Amino acid sequence: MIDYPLTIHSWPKAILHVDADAFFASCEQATKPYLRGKPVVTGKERGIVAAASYEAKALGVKRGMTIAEVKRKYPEVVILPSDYETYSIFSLRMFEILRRFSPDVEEYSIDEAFVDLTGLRRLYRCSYGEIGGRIKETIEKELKISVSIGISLTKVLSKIASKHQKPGGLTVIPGKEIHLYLEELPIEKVWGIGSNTSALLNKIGIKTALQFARKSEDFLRRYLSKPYIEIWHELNGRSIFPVNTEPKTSYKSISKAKTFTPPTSDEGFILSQLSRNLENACMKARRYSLVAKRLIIILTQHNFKRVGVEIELSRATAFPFEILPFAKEGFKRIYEKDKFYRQTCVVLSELSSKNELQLSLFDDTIKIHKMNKIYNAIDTLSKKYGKYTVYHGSSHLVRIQHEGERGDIPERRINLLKGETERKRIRIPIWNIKV
DNA sequence: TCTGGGGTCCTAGGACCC
DNA sequence: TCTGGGGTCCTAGGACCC
Repeated sequence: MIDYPLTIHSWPKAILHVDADAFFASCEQATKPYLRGKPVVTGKERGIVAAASYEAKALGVKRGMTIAEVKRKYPEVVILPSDYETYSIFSLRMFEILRRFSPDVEEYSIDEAFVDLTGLRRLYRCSYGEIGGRIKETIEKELKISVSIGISLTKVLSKIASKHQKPGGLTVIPGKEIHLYLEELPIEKVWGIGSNTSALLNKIGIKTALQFARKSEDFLRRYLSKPYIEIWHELNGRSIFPVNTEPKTSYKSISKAKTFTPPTSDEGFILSQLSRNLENACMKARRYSLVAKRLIIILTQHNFKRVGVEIELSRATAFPFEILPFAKEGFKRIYEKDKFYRQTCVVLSELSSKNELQLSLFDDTIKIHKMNKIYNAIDTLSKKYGKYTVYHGSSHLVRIQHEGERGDIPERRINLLKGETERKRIRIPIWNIKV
């Protein structure tokens, strides 16, 4: 049997999880008071509901529903485009409030955070639950959004606690009561256990989180790998996952994808979409002072079959100008004329910090310095005047098409493609182009 | 829930070396 | 030439998250 090394924190911890309720919609209601109490939905720009306020949920609106359907069934719903800039500000302010209570805050996602409260009872002269209550009040008062809070011994348990009552809940799960919360909880609701693992566990008779937690470690190791053993410990109140305080400063990979409807076979258009993805990915890389040594291009066909190509770049870079020839070469290898495509995706990987970048003897240093200057200027202009003030000629078709688009897709075209759609998942063949 | 966009971690198996 | 043991690195694929 394999022995996985695990770090179990020896003292009992108090971990708090905050989860903002219907975050995007709540931010809209907070900034636009006339929307309070009304059904609100965001995601207009994509045509799919990204977030629905509780008033909208009460009507029957669900995440992922098409905007057209919402309009038809619930004409009273207010539909807004997602405004990530504003949501990010709310997010930062929420994290700032949390840091007033504890220095150990993990910014888990735009609307979620973990806070390590261990040891703070003495400082605040109250229970962990009461600290949670104060945090909740502060956020709701200052930001005018509601949050749900869970507190327990581990991250996995605190997630279960915050989900237990939504919206506006505050749930504390002490060690002695863990079983009460796991008893009725389907195993697939546990953080880190997805549909595949749930299906496997169901086959061996494990349906609830409690059944899982009560199994012996040896038994579980016969079926599952390390991450699940860690979850098992966490469900039993033994903290394995630390609250990670480090702010996100770097990436392992950066990807940009774009889906277009209806699918098209227009080579020029697809290539310019790709070019735009590349520009966006590079812009993000430059923002983090990163350079990529590897480029992956993936095209998704109308039937969701994906075809990809992986390319080693001759030099680590974040300049589209340098990468574009490789991208075009890769594209040529995977693009088939008679096929329809619905998405292009660009991934930059093997990222390293630009500052550590060594120029090789053969690199044209003057040219590189020039490019540096040009892209610095582009980044400045984008910041000042908007994202696509300056862009590569190769992305130009996107712009034209974009302006030509007027929302509705011709119905005939959709029907034409519907019949051909198959839901098979196919492996992505990857070839290497070594340069 | 039928597929939007952006990430991370883990594992098995092959290649290669001593 | 075959066989054995052990280590490291890399890659593709799987699974999961918001």
